[in-house]
Amino acid sequence: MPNITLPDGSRRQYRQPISLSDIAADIGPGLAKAALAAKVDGKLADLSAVIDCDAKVSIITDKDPEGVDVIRHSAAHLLAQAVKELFPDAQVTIGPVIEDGFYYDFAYARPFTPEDLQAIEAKMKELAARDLPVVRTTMARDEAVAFFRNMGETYKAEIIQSIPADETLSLYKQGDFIDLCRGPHVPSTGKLKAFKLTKLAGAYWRGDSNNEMLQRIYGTAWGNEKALKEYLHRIEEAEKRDHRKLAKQLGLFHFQEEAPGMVFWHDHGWRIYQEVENYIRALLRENGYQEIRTPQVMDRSLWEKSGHWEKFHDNMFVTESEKREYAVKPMNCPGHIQVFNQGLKSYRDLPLRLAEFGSCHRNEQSGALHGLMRLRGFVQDDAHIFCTEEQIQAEVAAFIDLLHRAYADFGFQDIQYRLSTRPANRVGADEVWDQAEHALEQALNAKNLPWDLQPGEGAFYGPKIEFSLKDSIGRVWQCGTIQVDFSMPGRLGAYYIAEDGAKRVPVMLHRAILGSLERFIGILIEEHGGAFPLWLAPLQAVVMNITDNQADYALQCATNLVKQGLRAKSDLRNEKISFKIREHTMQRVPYLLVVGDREVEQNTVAVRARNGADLGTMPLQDFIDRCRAEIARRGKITE
RNA sequence: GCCCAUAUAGCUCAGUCGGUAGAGCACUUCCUUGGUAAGGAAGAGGUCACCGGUUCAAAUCCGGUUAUGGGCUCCA
Repeated sequence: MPNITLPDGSRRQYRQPISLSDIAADIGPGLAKAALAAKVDGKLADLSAVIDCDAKVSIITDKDPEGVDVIRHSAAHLLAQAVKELFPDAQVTIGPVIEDGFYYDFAYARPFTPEDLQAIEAKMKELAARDLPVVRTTMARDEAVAFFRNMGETYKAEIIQSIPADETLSLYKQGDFIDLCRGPHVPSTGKLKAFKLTKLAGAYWRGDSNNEMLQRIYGTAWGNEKALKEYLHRIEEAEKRDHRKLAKQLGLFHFQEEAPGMVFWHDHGWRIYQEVENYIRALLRENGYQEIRTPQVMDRSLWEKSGHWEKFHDNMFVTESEKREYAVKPMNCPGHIQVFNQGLKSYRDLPLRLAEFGSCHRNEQSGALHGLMRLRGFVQDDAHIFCTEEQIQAEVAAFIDLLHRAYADFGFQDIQYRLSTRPANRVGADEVWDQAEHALEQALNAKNLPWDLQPGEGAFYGPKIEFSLKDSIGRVWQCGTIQVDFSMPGRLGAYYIAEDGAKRVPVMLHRAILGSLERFIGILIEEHGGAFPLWLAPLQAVVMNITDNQADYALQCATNLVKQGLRAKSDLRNEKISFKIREHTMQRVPYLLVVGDREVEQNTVAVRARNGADLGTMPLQDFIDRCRAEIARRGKITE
């Protein structure tokens, strides 16, 4: 006699076991129609599930995030069903829900074409319109293995084989299509109303590059047509903020075939770069760092000692001269240890913080290159902190504070925190790893930060915290990092004299606030859509005359602005003022100063912001003061 | 590196069935001196990414290479 508690606290009693769909119908016909699945004591279940004991039940619709996920999961099944109908020889593998959508991986003799994609989507729509019931059944594991093997679904059989033998598996059937799945699913395909296949891609079977490549089809699905349209529009708008597109429009930098993965910075891009670099330089100087500079190319022996040669030499640019082999530095740590090793260090010198805007080159796989986000030549705002074990905690904490301050000044709020722990292929004893991982975990918890664990994703010499930001379409990129390293200082002969007179090996913390300056700037461009806050804007103000009469005055104003430290220029072209305003507005110049006869007479400028706001007429000096105050505020401009 | 797609004027893009290329913007010159998002006219501009093949003839068809885009793998 189940006693059901609903989310509003109300209770309903039933004389006999009852299905969740009947409970929904009992609450109301509208809910019954909208119901997709249900939550029973916090666990998701199909509507067909029967409740025979007391439980807390909430009916899930497309208004709930879980409901949309159920839709996406069922859409993945619908995709697989459509593919099997159109291409019976294709084999199904896995099809999970991802952010905003789903994908499904297939094995098939030939690649799917964009035309296939259209046909598959059309077939999905047809199957959805038929409103096929989605029916759950169960099977013992071995029975399921045989079942799928008989159908010729060898990949599915392999997946099931790796599930423990005593487990009972659930299968979902819609029409002739049947798939292994934990569920839950929508009760029938008619519930799937708003979906679209978005792209084709290759993906390795089980995520292993030694395996064959499968064909992945990505799609997006939503509760209703409106939500789908909004999503597609959002993506379209976000793509306009792509840093590669904006770089072309704003003349920031370019790439060319002769230097894949390396940047040709133009004047305006380089001004942003320098502003970012100088910001970090000042921040580090204020916080007890020494800035150094180490060689670009160093002997192979150093990279062998550090362990990089063995692990990464395929990805290093190597060169030979007079029978000696060198590597262009892929990172800065070995160089920094050489600086540490000069002169005898005392425990009194620790923590010693050595920073470098380190220009690194890594021969990344051609397919990994991605605008400014993944390059072969890039610069890290790198630093290594040599310290004692006792100092780790405080240094990590201070670093996180520093990073937060910097990210806030650049206008970032949404930071993702990850703790990456020991990988299979590593150096150093397990006790040392325990200690290092523990130190980082404690630092995150002490700051109350929400973090995800990434087991096995640490560097070969130590665990790390990663600080990641999202680009305009939601891809996550690692920017800042701090890594605890108990190994490399010893390998490269670093030591200090401890209080008791003994030689001891220091701990080394590898850390970067921005990560790669290029990547950070890429994200910065997308975050601001090219409309940089005043302190970062490559050109802060343009003075423009209305007619030739005011040319001298306009030029004078621009010269004055530059003299007082602003990035400004004049636009004296024989064009209408509306034309000049349009051009500089599209270039996202923060302030446009218009001067006509009136302004000349009053010795003022008419100020217009790039969002179109009229800020009035004022003496030039007032405008300069206003800019200085705004630059001092930094952060994100709200316009 | 792997799978798929793409590469035409400075930029954004057309180019049908194979017959040696076209628009808009930008650029140059001239006219216009106009008060807050495009004033007008004329002109110039391309070895159709690169290499090879098929063909009387290739931007177009085929093969290869390079780069770029979307994924996968990798990321010290």
